[in-house]
Amino acid sequence: MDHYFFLTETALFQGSTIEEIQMMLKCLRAEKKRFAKREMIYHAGESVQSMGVVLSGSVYVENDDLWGNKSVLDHIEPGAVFGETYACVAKEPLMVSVVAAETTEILFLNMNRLIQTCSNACEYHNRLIRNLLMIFAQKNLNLSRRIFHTSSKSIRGRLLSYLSFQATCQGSYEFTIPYNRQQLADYLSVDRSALSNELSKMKKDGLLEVNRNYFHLNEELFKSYL
Amino acid sequence: MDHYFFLTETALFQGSTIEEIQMMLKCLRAEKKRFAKREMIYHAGESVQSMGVVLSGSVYVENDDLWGNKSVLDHIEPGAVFGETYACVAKEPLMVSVVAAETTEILFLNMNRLIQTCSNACEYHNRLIRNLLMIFAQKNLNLSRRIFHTSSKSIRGRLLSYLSFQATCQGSYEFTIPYNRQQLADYLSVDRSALSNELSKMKKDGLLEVNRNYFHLNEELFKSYL
DNA sequence: AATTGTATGTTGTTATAACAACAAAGGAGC
DNA sequence: GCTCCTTTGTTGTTATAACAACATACAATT
Repeated sequence: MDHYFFLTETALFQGSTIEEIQMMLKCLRAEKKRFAKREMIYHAGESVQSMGVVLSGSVYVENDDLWGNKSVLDHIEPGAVFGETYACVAKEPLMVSVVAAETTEILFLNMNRLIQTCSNACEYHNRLIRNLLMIFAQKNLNLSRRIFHTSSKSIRGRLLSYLSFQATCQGSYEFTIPYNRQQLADYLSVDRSALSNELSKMKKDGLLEVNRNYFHLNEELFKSYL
Repeated sequence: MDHYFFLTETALFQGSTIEEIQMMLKCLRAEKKRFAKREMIYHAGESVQSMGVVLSGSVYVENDDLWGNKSVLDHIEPGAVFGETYACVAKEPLMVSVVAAETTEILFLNMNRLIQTCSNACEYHNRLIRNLLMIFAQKNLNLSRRIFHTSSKSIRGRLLSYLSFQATCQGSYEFTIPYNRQQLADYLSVDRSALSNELSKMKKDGLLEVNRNYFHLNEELFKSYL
């Protein structure tokens, strides 16, 4: 395991030294596993006791809905975690599946071990829990934000909400978004072609310029929508 | 402050004795405040450092959207908390407002004090943080679930998703839900009258019986939708 | 440069949700 | 019982999103 340095830079382990992390992982009896592309890591419906830390590669969190449609809910990159919620509420069956997007190494941490301060009362443990708390808060915020952006009933409303947030967030009316059309459509829960269409209309109305994932909002007009 | 016993039964303080809670509150320099009905507790746009515990009364978490529509996102009852996410990510301005639904007493806990293990290294503190972690996990799950139930593009799809979850959850095809029509419509992000209408159609199709917030699903037909 | 595949934009049709306005039912208080 | 108020259901109209099918643009590979 030569991932210790890498881990010092993750949200979960930040603030700990390599030595501390080594101790913690031993104490938590962390397990590393490797997955091939498309391999299922967690199946919707099962329940889990461990959270995963992506060491290399990446995974999709996806929702295989009742009618066979798949939609990607999240893409977890190295250093980030998944399954933390379900590992905390262990009785709860997963609503989503986790699949390796490519060849991927995952570090599994048992949540029970993580949550209860260990018998040897290692101090680092508490930092870990506090870090986890911040990760939860951040995920929470992201979920709330998505609900917020999808609460308007029109596609334009959703776009206005999402795009003005991006502008605020990135501190400029010119920015790129981390989604392609299909992903943006999924995020906003709308049809892709309808989304493209609405963007065209907004262009015609002079609200914005678009090229692929690059956007340039018309400050004046956007503000008039407040 | 005669709320100590009450607090032993809350998700946040459970597992602690009255004496421990007294010590913690002192250590955290908790502050109690009283609000009149309709009084604003947190304003959308501001940022906060404290989370609130509802001691008595109750509060609404609401979303005053850009066009003046209000919609209730959550109703927090005694023992439950609000603002924990924003208090953790202190730089983040609130997307929502919190308003007293009636005469309400709130206990405010400063998140910084809560998160850093205090200098006198009180043991109870760690339990508090672990409890908070579970609260976060639960909120997370609720948010995910709502996203899940609103991901279908038809009203019927959303209802099927929500109602089958309720049935599973309550362990019966007969159950009541904690929302009236308007609240359910808000939760599913659809128009109330359209929702009523769709429920009628589902009745005609023999999918269910409804009366106000009481539902009886037709097991056979519901399953065929899987 | 040619080829294949994927992403995006466009259009027309259809389904359906929003909206508005009203009717009916339920509940609280007198 | 009656009045007032809130909640729920109904209907018809309109707006709009989904859908399907195709065209175009872009990217990667050979």
